[in-house]
Amino acid sequence: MTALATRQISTAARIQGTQLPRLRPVTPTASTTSVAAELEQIGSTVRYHRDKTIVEEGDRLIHVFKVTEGALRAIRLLPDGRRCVTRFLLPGDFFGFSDDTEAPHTIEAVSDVTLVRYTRPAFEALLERHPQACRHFLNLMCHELSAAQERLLLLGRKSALERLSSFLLTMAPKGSAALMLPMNRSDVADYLGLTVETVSRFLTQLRNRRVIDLRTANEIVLCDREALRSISENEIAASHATRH
Amino acid sequence: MTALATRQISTAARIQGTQLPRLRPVTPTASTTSVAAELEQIGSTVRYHRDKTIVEEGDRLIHVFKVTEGALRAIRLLPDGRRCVTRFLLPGDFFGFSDDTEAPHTIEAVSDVTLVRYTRPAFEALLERHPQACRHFLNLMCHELSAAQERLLLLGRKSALERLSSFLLTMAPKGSAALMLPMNRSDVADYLGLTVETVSRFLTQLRNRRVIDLRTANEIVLCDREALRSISENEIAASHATRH
DNA sequence: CGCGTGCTTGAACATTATCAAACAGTGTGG
DNA sequence: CCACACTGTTTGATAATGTTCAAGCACGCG
Repeated sequence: MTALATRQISTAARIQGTQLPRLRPVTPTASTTSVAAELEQIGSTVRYHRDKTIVEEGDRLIHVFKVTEGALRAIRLLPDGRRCVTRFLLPGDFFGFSDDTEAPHTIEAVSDVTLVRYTRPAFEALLERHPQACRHFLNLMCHELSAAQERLLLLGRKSALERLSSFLLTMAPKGSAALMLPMNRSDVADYLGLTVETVSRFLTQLRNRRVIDLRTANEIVLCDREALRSISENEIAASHATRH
Repeated sequence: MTALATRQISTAARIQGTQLPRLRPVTPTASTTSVAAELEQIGSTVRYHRDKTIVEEGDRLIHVFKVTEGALRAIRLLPDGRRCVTRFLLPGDFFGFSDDTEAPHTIEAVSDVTLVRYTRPAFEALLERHPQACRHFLNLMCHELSAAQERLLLLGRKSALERLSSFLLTMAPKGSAALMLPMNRSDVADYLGLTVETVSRFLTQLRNRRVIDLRTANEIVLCDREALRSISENEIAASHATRH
């Protein structure tokens, strides 16, 4: 099992937008590069503008995409219009891959984006031909599932302030303190199961507590990362609870 | 893409607890049965009693399991003790498979359970040897991810009543009106991001509205499935909203 | 029969949503 | 270059939803 990438490594790889899929080193390196080369060959680069809908919920899934530049949102709607941002897609992320033939959510461009597009038959054929590629995507899916489950905890049991703190931490590339959010408050709210007003209120609260700084609405500086982490799991209350 | 199982089919397969993985018909049937036979060979049957912890969060993942009988819960905790039931595991479901080497959540037996246990090296080797098996689990993970994302919508945007209605519908095997919940109110509450009191209150509300009947606390009859479905998405309000 | 556990019910309270208004930043046209 | 409008964000007052705390109930078991 040591061959499997750890969560940290995978996340880092995604954020840096690596071109090569991280395959298990068990198989010879030559074959992994051949997969990458083949992926490149069957894919075509496409560009979309901000707010463009790339896939509509219920659409027949024709393509698999990989994000190269920009950010997208996967959204689901209830009949009365309530909206949920299932996930944000950043460089390195794939979408359009599913066991179903119909798109489970709408995909929209948050900013101008460039994607690599693969036709599903070609993509499927690649998986068929290269077991390591299949294994790689299996790992990707595991990682994705893990992220979704983390968010179940967030949505099910965290307060607004905790959700926001967690969100800022996961969005901030490790190391750098500054953070440019590509999405607006409405997207953040629907991602965290809150309203825009609540998001705004608690952001200003964090600012007043000197934990973050808002240079512009979307440019956030994490002044005290450790405080954020502590707030994101309500550690003050937890320490009281464990004292007896 | 027609070769991929639809969501409906996969769910049905899981509920019936099929032994054979559903593989893409693209590969010869002979080889699929050989995979199933091999899975059987490397697995050993184990039994646990109600409330037994099978995997602890943070443990090194040594085994992959498949549920044969009974129900389990996957739970995650916050430092102050708040609990979230990430998912319930029913016959046919797998767990213990991850891209990480450490368990992302604790797994506990909701009822007495029987599992098939595979060592991870053996399981990995099988994936290595049989590309179709890998492809099959990739589909499984897709399906799982899809279910998790459905729950993100539920936790992020649905009211208590809607959550409960959705829950009852997904727990009820299609066709049969009666439903025996293996888990208690506390598990349901942590699964739906509510408190036991709220779960109880809205169950009685549904009973008073003659939508369900509570024979015992855990034996629920869905009297009006259509009403439940409508309540689960707040269709009354939605129809008003679309009128203008 | 009495105890224990889990479920239900009630009343007060907390958190977040809703509604409404002010504000800031950006682009447009005079 | 400034006034204006437009959109997205912030702030405030009020209301709704679900939680918390507390008590009563029901079922199973010694």
